[in-house]
Amino acid sequence: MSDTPEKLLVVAEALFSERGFYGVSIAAIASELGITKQALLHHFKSKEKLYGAVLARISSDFGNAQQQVMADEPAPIPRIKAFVAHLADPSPSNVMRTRLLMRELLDNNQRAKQAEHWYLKQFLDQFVAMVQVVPGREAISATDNLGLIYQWLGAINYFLVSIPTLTAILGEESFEEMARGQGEYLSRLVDVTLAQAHK
Amino acid sequence: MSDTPEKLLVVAEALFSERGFYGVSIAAIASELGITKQALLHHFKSKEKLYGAVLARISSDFGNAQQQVMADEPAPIPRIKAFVAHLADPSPSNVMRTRLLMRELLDNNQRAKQAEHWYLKQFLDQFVAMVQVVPGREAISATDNLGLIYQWLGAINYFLVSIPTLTAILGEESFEEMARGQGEYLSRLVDVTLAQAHK
DNA sequence: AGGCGAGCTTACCACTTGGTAAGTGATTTG
DNA sequence: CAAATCACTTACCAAGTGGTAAGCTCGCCT
Repeated sequence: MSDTPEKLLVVAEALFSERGFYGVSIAAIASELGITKQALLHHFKSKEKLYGAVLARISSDFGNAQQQVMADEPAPIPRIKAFVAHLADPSPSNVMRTRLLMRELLDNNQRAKQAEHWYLKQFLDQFVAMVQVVPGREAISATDNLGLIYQWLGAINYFLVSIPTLTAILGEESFEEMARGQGEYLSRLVDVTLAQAHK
Repeated sequence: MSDTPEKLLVVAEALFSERGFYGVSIAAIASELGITKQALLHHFKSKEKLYGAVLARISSDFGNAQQQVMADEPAPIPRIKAFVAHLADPSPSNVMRTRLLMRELLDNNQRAKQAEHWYLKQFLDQFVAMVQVVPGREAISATDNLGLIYQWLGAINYFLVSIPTLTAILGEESFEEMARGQGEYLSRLVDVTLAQAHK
């Protein structure tokens, strides 16, 4: 047995995240590990398959994190806040994934992508379920709750993806200041939007 | 004189928005207009130059819209709300541009991009200025105000970019319902975040 | 009339792309 | 011990990439 496929997934994730699907060649991914392009094609039959495997891995990790939070935090609102904090974690690895998923969102726009088995459908469904059990929100439609979630996801993901740009604009110190503020903002955003919607 | 360059910009904007810089060949752009790749290269000396021209056009349009709103709406808060509404316009052309700018944000992450003459720096600066004249906000740091703006931009841009995906998930009618709600949410988000921050 | 530049075209180029075919050496399996 | 399987390699390929060079045709200006 070999751990090459796993290594390939790690490298591919980083490169796809950085330059996008079309911006990276399979040769570039393989050479990062010092192997040939054909070795890569041995493990993943095509570039698309490799990309799919990367997405599947992310999707599965997401599912695990979601279950974790469900188990650790029984109360609806703290649970949501914990999950939001997890999603908003500005660690390099999370930023990288967010970037990749944002690219996926952009690319997957009119392609034939049957919504049923789309990688992140499950994630969204479960997120909606988490919101729907908040006291006072049971009666609110799934669509409405999804709208709320989209506001959070927008604020979170857009910020994470903008980190390099913001650092360039603001400089290191000012950016750190803004990042600290962003965490508070986010927490308040959740409170406020949940509160205002069921009053 | 010919209007080919203008047409090229229009077509290039649409294609870059759809598939990204690396996802579109200059030949594909040219053939959309029924001309050869070399005709394109006659007007724009390289693919990068063409892409730059597309960004410059968008940036200039943004500047105009911003000035328009400054002139039309003298009161700080209505002005901001008008501008936010403009940015959040879900018309196909605005969605397309948002998509392109989101890609630009993703691609331009660690490239040498001196923040000074970055295409959207001016846009952000002016936006911050619009917020800073709100009564009770004069004393708040530019960095903090930028954080606020980023929340709005996140909610707006992420939603616009997700429209095709959401339509696929929800179906046409449910999506329309969510889109209506999203406009209200956004307006309230501006109110609430402005209010909570200066209390 | 002649020159000139704008707005193209065809021809070509070196290079990269994703992918196939066929093999090689080591390890596992019947 | 032979056969198969795994994890690769070298060799190759057709198609496409961005870009250069050179030429052609037209309207415009002197």
